[in-house]
Amino acid sequence: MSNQRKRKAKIGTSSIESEIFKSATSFSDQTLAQVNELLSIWGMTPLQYNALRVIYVEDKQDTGIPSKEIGSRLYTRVPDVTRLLDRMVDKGWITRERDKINKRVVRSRLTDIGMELVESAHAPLAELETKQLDHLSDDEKNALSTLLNKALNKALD
Amino acid sequence: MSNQRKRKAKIGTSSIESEIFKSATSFSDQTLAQVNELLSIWGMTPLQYNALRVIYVEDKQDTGIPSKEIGSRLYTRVPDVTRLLDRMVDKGWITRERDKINKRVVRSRLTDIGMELVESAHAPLAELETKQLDHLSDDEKNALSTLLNKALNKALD
DNA sequence: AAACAACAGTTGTTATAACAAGTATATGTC
DNA sequence: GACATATACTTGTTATAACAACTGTTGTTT
Repeated sequence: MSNQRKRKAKIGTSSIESEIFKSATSFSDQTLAQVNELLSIWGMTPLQYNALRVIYVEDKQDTGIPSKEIGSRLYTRVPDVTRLLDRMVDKGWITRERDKINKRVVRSRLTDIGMELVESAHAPLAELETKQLDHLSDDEKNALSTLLNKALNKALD
Repeated sequence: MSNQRKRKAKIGTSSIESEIFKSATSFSDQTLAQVNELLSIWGMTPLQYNALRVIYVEDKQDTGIPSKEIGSRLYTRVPDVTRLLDRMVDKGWITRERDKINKRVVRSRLTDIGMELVESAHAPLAELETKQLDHLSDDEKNALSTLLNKALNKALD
């Protein structure tokens, strides 16, 4: 008489693996929301900040960093680095130039503004991250870091 | 003589907290990519699957689940549940109806197709998750789950 | 050195996420 | 019982993510 289909029994009790994914995702999502809010002070998104930071850290010789390397060092997949960098050029944070030797490559460098942005945001971000985890002991943080890295290495196989 | 600004020394060495965020984000991003690939077989996105699963699990009485509750049970922030559900109505996976008593509330229920989708995808997803972590011992998985939850609770304060 | 494959970026398109403002209903207060 | 406030959802708009096809350059093979 009812049009209600019977739901299978097994769905609903979630495995330890599911719990781990759910927690890791929630954790990174919640933290990202706070990082996003903080970075909005400077008009940056987390992705833009990360790209700036990659260039800042890697481009010691001020020769510029290829788009592909920037993409590979961001810790989420980014299918469209070109337009991510386009917007950062428009904002005056980076400059781009074709590599003279390998003309396929485009190298990005920070402008003074871009450099200042990375330096301004760094300490507040570090503080936010520390605060987020200040209820964990050093042992717990080390254990968590180790376990996440172990989990991650398989994910990247 | 060079127009190169001096980069501050401190940036580049990352704290244990940064490492944790980076690993957690990479881990969930990589896993999500695989989940996305798997779910694309049925034409679902991870977010859509999660919404379907929420309704499947919560709507025991087939009275429908309010949009707000669906949103709150998804483990990422979703600012636009209405249109997420719109698309699922269009695809024939759910139906929506205004609550008779509280007319502000809209309740979503699974169609037979929606129910079949959840049931079809569940086992392959569980298998994927298990495989992703099969190089961790039970103790490690339990420890990871516990630590992530502890980290998460602060993030949600 | 011509042909083919690989590589690094670019561009076009569509769908979705994010943010903000708006609408209808319900609840609380005086 | 009018009025302010809160709630649940909707709608409008803009920016970005995702996917695929394409261009120009370099490397490899014969």
